[in-house]
Amino acid sequence: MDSIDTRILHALQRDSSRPVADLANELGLSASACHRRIKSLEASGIIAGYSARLSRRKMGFNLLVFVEITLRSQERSVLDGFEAAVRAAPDILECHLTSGQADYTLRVVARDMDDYDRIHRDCLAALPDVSSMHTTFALRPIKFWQGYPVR
Amino acid sequence: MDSIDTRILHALQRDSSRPVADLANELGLSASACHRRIKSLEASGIIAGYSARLSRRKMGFNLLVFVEITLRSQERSVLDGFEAAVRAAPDILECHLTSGQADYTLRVVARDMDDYDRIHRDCLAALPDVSSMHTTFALRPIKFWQGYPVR
DNA sequence: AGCTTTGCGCAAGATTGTTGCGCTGATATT
DNA sequence: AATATCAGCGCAACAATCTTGCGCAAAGCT
Repeated sequence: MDSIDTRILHALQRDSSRPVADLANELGLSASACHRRIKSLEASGIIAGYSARLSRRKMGFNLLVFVEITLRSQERSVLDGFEAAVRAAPDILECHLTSGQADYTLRVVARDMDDYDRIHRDCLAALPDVSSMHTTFALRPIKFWQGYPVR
Repeated sequence: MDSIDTRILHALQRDSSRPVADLANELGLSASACHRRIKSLEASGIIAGYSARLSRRKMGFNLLVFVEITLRSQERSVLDGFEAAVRAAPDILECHLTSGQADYTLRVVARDMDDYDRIHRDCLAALPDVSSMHTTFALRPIKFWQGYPVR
């Protein structure tokens, strides 16, 4: 992991669709050398995969919501049951066990308030052993996810 | 945007590196038809781009932190100044203006507690007009981001 | 029915990814 | 100091994939 690898990671996080030769010559490297470095980063697992980034707005998801959930108990079986339900719910995009007041922090998107109401009723309120729920709406994106820092 | 487009989006969010021909024949389509659909989704902006997904752990970022920040005032100039500072800070991965107690919610990663201490001092505490800060650590990932739902 | 539009598959050609080979420079070994 | 070993590079050929023009067929419209 030298400074060239770093620059490769930086570039590929931003745009993985451009030809290796392009990237290579931006780095003052031959295409084959660059290609082999990329393959090696993939093999090591640092590059976990490649994805298409979709536009949330163009997809019609106008609402981004963070939901904090506290459970009724901390028994292992309760946590396991809750987590399994979360993983099975397609409307829950992301979930972390967290420190602080709440137990879990979730990320959810919805088309509009009606849609969020549906998700709230059918998905969130259906999760097992929830004691309390705290909802935060994202009003405006200030800075979008653009990958991890790679100095 | 029919059901074929939907399945294309679903597949490309998971893995955008496989040959179009593969995907095409999974969908019972010719490679050229599939290719043209993809290009059209790109042109419409629904597909915003392609990225490499990096492994947070393999990158050495053992800490994932959510930070809620409240500002001293709601004057336009204060908000603007704060937001500009956030955008300029490489350690802040994501930031949203949010409803609720706090004004902003940030996402940050760090290598370890020492590193987080550095970020806290040099980056977060250096943001202008912060009145209060509330930190939440992610203890364990329950569900990872895997793209938007595309029924 | 006739016309237009849309989306398809086929196939050729252009682009990009992939790999064997030999070279060089750095480091280790005697 | 001389030699051996190794990692990483560029070149060039080859393979895989992308891209596009063309003709066809089904669906919508007048």
